[in-house]
Amino acid sequence: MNNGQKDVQFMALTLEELAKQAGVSRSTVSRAINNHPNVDPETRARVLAIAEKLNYQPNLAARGLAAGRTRVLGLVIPTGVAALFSDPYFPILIQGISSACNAHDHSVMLWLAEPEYERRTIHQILQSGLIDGVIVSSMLGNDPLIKALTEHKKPFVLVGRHPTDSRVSYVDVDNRDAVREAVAYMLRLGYQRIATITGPQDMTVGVDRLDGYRAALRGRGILPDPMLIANGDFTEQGGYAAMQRLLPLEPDGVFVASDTMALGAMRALREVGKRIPDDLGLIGFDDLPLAARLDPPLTTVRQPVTRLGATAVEMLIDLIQEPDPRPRRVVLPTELVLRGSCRTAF
Amino acid sequence: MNNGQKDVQFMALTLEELAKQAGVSRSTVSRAINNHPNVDPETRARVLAIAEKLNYQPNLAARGLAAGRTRVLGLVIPTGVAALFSDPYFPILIQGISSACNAHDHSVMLWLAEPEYERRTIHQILQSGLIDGVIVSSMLGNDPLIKALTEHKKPFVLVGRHPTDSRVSYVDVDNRDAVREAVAYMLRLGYQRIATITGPQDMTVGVDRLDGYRAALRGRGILPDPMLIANGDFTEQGGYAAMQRLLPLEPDGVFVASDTMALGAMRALREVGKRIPDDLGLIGFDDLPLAARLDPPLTTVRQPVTRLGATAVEMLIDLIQEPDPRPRRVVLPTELVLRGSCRTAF
DNA sequence: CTGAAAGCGCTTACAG
DNA sequence: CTGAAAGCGCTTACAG
Repeated sequence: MNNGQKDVQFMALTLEELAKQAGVSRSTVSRAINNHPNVDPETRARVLAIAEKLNYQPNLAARGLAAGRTRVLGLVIPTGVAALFSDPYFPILIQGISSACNAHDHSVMLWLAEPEYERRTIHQILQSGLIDGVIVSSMLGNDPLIKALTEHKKPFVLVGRHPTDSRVSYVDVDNRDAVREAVAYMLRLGYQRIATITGPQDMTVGVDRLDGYRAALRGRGILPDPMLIANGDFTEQGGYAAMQRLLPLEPDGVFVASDTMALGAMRALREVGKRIPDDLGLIGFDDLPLAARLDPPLTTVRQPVTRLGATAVEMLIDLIQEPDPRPRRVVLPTELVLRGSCRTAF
Repeated sequence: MNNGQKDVQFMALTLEELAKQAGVSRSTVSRAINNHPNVDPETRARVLAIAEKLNYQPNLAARGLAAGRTRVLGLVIPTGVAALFSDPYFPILIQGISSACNAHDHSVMLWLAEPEYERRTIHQILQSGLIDGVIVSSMLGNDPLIKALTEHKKPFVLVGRHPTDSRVSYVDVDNRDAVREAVAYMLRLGYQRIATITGPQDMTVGVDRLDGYRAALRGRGILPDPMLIANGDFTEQGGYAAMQRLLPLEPDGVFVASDTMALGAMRALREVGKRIPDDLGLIGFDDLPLAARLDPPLTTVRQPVTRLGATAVEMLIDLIQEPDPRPRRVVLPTELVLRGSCRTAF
């Protein structure tokens, strides 16, 4: 029996208790709190005031059980993505998602999933009764998770479009077009022999950016040379290694599919004494905070990572609320940020 | 009425159903699944077999409500930590925690918390009924969260020791001693004028590493020169700026309190044409994957980040199970990794 | 607009 | 060792 004032303040306050204090039934309190229309405005105001005063927090487990809704969103990131630990893209995305969740009074549950999700893991995610929907980042090709999600009828949205299934909702940027423009810009500048360091080709985003590169060349009547396409994996090392492979082929410019890989490419160039942009022009993708601080500052395609995350959250919450959800697709704009890694005069 | 085989497979299977299939009561199934001692081994085996076959997943919301235990752990990282977006330390830690949670059949809920948690947020974390305990990373001085956690009697463990309260459980490395050894090593090598770039001094880890630096100097009878102490914030930019401030003072060596800051310091040195280790010796802290790839490879203090995360999870699960938990403190070993950023002959 | 009651899927004394 | 029953804290038809 510890009823000291101090403790009472932090006691788990139930709806029951709150109802008693407000002199109404549990039902009414529940409706007031959940913004149900059929509540007398005065009653609602009184209930909310008391709830505020007593610092009432609904028990989400109970809510989840009763209503089938917890206001918790799952976030799945496959650890198979090598860049998870080295590319600031992920922390920024996670931060965008987390912050949007807070703003919408939701929480986020994190799944750093093994590349081949075991059956058990998927079911855990979906049947735990703990999450209302899920955001999936960094799709690897044909992910079994997507199939399971669909079969379970769990609302979900992808960050990055799905390669084949047009019924899945996603938020993305137009990677292909953004890259096409970036490479077209290099061509206009006068670069003649432009190579590329790609993202992983088992990721949609990797394929799309490579497509954009090819499209730009073709747009100028240039046949893309397979030799000038070096595969990377979105890591700094990957960019470094790819640049080393490219060096003997003497490109005069390189489009690198991520800033983090561009960092590696610059390291490789520095080692052999090549100067940017004099000996070789470089364009990256992302516009991470570090891009502006590189030497020279990196010309790059800016994508709104935080907004991608926030948009995913908002779409997902919509999907959860919408009784008959149809797939939604949102494409956010990119911007080519001109800095010092491309030579403007030839 | 959709009872096609396919769908049934993914139907949310309840205890009730499972009990029926196994020909026992709900109680028995529950006990079997939760490893309760008083169950006939044969019965248990049968129940588990059926559960496995039907791919039964307990509804965690229901479990949380009934038992007060959800097997969900909260992970709180203050976004006030500037380095969150640039230091791979965090992704690695998160990965360690997530992976250990999976191994122990737990989930992790992520809170990227604003530096001054609003009262409401704290209560949300604690009264949601959704998490059994919390892991707090990167303590900033005297965090109100800790007080709330204690008052709510929620089990929690810190990654990084608490500066003052000896009753809180934590897992940490001995930062002070690790740094003392690193700097002592530089002194033994013959370095005469060793500066340091510190972590934020409102974080315990920042203070501890600076203490270690001072202790090493004093151990050699050298009075630490305040001018040679440049404050950093665990970001690359911070390290860069701090190095620039240090340059005019002409140190011959610098202990940098994180690899990420060392990266920035190296950038500053490169810009002014200083060579490592010939003009200046450098030691970092963390041994991030990139440390070995720097030019020159960075001599640094290795800390087991993944293990820190895993240990935190295990400690927390213990604390949750233990009825009368006493504070636990675990200190993991570090290792000075000798590479090329210190000159060995003078 | 409001309340009494059933129910969400579990766990856990309690009785046997 | 097992089962019937109460209960965790909510929501939501249903009746008024």
